[in-house]
Amino acid sequence: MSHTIKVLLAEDQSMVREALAALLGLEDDIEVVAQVARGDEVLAAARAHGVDVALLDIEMPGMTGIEAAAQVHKALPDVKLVVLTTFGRPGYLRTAMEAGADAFLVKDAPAAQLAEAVRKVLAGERVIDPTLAAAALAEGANPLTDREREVLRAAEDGSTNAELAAKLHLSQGTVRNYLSTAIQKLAVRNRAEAARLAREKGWL
Amino acid sequence: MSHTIKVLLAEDQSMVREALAALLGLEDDIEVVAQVARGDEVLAAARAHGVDVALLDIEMPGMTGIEAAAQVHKALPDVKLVVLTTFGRPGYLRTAMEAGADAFLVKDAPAAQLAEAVRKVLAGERVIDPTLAAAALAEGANPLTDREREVLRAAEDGSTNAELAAKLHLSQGTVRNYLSTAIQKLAVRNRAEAARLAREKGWL
DNA sequence: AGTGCCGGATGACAGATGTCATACGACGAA
DNA sequence: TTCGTCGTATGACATCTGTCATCCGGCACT
Repeated sequence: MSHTIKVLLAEDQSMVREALAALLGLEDDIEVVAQVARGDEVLAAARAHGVDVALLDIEMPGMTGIEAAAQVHKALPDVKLVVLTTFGRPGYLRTAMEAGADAFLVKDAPAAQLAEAVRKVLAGERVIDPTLAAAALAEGANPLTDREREVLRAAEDGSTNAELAAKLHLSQGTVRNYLSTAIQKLAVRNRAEAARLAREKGWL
Repeated sequence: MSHTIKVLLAEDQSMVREALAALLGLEDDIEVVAQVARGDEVLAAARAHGVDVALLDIEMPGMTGIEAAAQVHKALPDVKLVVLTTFGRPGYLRTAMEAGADAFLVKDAPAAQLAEAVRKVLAGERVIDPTLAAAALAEGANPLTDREREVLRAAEDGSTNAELAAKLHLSQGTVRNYLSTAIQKLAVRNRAEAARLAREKGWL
């Protein structure tokens, strides 16, 4: 090994973040040179520390790990990207790969896979759970249009049609139409089920 | 120190669990002697390994960390209990304390607090984030009756009144009444908002 | 014995939600 | 150029949801 691998760790829960750092710290060839708790701090930190690999949680304040991955991929194309998440939503996998991620790990995989993934992506390999990859392919693409997604996302918290219309600068009827088509496309019976299902599939 | 502190770690996401184990492993006086990924395995493991402290995540399959804490507290009253969770829901804090927990930590607290909490509970202290404690007291008790809670919980996924009625062996009208009173008690405008709010406060 | 709350139920009503047909302009593919 | 799709909108209609008044039996507290 010519030099240690410099890793950036992005995860909002400090206990988990520092625990992962401790875990990676046990590896001789890996060094965690930077830690951030927000998605919108990833790019600057990656640049400042000249990291080799960025390890990104998806759920973060400021910006999701996937958005951060896209930023880094564009600005620093040599930095390898590992996306780490709680949920194996196939939809997440798809968008993460489109954002330029080199690896996609779920947090309930064994911890040993983490260091292994770091080494593999640096060697130019891609690391994806085969089960998840199959699920992502089987599931097919997001059937919702941009607007349908937007409206459904806004409706998740229980807002009424009137509120949604105001928030999105649409007429109430249009809001109802979008929700109605979304409900039909997802083959469910109301907006709450539609939101649940779409969220679960990573389509929101 | 007469002997090392024997710790049981219960957390379903293996990567996080093993990372926390690595973190605690860095402490000279602490030894992680058992790890489980399910709430319903906690008691047996605690008994088998004669642990001093059990570190329990709340969200786990099989049984929540709080339910597991209650079990252990009853069966092995000398075992100290640390409840660890993603969300600082004051409602969780309340029920955790009622279940006999000695410490309540949120995962976005600094990692150093974890080892510190383990030592403190063993010394007979209780460890609670003061901000959370204040919030729990300010918030007051759960205003919902048992049935209202049950119906609201069942309604979360978008089930219709008819489905809820069938599932809970009630009439449709009764379901509507419970949801209606819950909505009023929580001062919101529909079941979705009610579910969101109650969930957030740890009242479900 | 009376008061009040909880679980359970009914019926009536207003308002919100979901469906459907229909329309128009913009745009991209054939 | 024509066809299909998307975004946007309206109106009519059926159904679902939320509110309210009212009722009953059980139970706890005074």
